Amino acid sequence: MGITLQQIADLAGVHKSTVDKVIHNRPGVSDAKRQMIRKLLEEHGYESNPLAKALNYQKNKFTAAVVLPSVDAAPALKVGTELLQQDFRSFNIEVQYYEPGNAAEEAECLRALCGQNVAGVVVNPIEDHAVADALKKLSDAHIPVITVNSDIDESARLCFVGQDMEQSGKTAARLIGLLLDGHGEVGIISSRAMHAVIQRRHAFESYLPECSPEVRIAEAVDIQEQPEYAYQQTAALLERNPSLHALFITCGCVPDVCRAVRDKGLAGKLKIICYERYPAITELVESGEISCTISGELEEQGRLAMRLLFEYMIYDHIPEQDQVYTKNEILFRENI
Amino acid sequence: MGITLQQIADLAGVHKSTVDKVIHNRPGVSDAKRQMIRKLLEEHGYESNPLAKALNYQKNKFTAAVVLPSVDAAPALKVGTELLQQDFRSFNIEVQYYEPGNAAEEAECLRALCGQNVAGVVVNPIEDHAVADALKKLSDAHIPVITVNSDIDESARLCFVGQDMEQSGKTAARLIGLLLDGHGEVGIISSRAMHAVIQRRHAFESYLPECSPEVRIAEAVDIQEQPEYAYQQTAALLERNPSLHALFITCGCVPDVCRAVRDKGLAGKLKIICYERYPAITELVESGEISCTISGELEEQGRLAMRLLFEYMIYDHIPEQDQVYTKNEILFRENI
DNA sequence: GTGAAAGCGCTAACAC
DNA sequence: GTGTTAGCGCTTTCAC
Repeated sequence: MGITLQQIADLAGVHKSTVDKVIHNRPGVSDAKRQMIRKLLEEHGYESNPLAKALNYQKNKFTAAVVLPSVDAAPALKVGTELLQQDFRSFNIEVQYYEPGNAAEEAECLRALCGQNVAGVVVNPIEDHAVADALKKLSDAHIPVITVNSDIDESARLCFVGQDMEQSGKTAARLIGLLLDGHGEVGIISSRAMHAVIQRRHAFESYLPECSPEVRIAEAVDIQEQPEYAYQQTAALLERNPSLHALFITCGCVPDVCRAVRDKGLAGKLKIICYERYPAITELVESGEISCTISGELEEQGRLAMRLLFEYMIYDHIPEQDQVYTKNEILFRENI
Repeated sequence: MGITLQQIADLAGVHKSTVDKVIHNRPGVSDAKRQMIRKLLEEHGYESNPLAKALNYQKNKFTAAVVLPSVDAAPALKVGTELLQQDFRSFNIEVQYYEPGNAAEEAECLRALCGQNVAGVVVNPIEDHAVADALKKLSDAHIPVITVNSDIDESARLCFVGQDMEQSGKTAARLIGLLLDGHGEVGIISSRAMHAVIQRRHAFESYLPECSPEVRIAEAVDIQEQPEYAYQQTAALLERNPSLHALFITCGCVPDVCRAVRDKGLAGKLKIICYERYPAITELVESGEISCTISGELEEQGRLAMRLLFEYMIYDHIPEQDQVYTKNEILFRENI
């Protein structure tokens, strides 16, 4: 164990409460003593004992906020954060959950947190200017922020936890090659709504020729993350390209795309690769309509993000990396 | 927060130290009071506050032992346990690591732990009678044991953390089917040394016909987990079966098997699937000699095992499941 | 057999 | 400005 507050006080010849004030930058200490105590703390590498601190904080509270807009990823992310809370339950940190419905609500929610006495925030930010602004406000208020699943503005957060899009696109290319035994035509279902999806698609397109030179991209359509539109665009794509062997879905609306495939009588014949592991997707993998899905480990993302925040809150531990990637897990029906 | 020891004492009209004695089954309390206090504790669902307890234990110690025999899996398992220790570092539990070289040493090591004042053990047990005996001794001494990576005797441990062998075998069958585009001949490199490996192979063999009926198993050889023997057996297998398309390695000695393949001029031509993710295997996947490996997430296993033990030591929390499985992760060079 | 008291390291309210 | 005091919940020692 390191040096204690009491020991520092003894060395300085003052009372421990004086040292406490210095540590917390509270008034009520002469400048001379303050200087001297600061030096001692520095020299001896004083670190507060989180146990003692937490024991104390049991009457007061220590709260964190988790902001997860209601998109597909929200439930899994939430589960992850809850799992980690278990490990730190002794420190009885209260965690407030918020589930804004859209970008405006999310920005509003984040702005509101500036006022409340919150010790830190985990947020899955929607890519929007208002949200970015609100994040900047939080960091101005010295409230630490961890972004999860999607990122927004590097300066306004402590760390980002998410998927490596480059890797996720390449992995898809490898799998398409395998599923088609190295040759055939693939259609891409994509969307331009999110930066991450664009990155992923780009990685796929640039790696495919290297990985499977005889697989040809027939066509790519943009579904704008709209369920009905996704259905129509997929149906149209299938009509225009009757010789397609596979579909690569880079974005959401997977069930709608699959419905279109089914309605064209191609379920199980067309190989489909998609992302994530929402319950609806799991079902489609198990039924064989989707060959395989690449999961970004959302639970793990939630867990890591929550951990980084707690580490900061409890131990003043600043994340070593600016961004942390989770694995790209390949799931077939056999190992889903 | 739940009810405190002091509150129970007040209710019982006794001093808190008396309650403490009852809780820890120490002598020095009349039977009448003991009964009464026990009832109160029960009724109010008293749970000790781990924070206060730990704060106290800072001068004394609280130690756990991790016993990882020096097999390939050891380093990754160790890393996992260390990661989890980070999360619980506040409770400053001392963890002693032991690395026995063989079954006899492991048994000896476990027996020795019975005497030392150890609060719990995480162990990767070698399948051996002496080890099983030693584990039974530990559980007789009321020392909780978590087995990790391989299991041994259900009665003598709190929980087992490891891979789902059924799933790992089936996943391999699926991948072989994909790699061979549904038809061809596969050779099996296996070993009868471990129960788990046999299970895995069996799952593969019984699922393959269902999954890829046109893939034929040409031959299976037993390499007895001996590097040199593995090389020879593989070479012989390749000579006897010149038409082989793939190799399925169910066990260890992967680098030696690959060396034999390389020496026959088949590196990269023969598709190879194996297990785990040791550095040597990672290299072979990256170089393209191994098509893909199925990882049992050894780090995660170590982490989970350590967590289950700490949960028990700190919170008296008994694992809900008798065995916990980690994922079977599919790794190609793109996502390794 | 029972209770009183001190102490783990830190925080907060209140005297001086 | 500075020090005193009490208290978070539990363990341990020692006196009665």
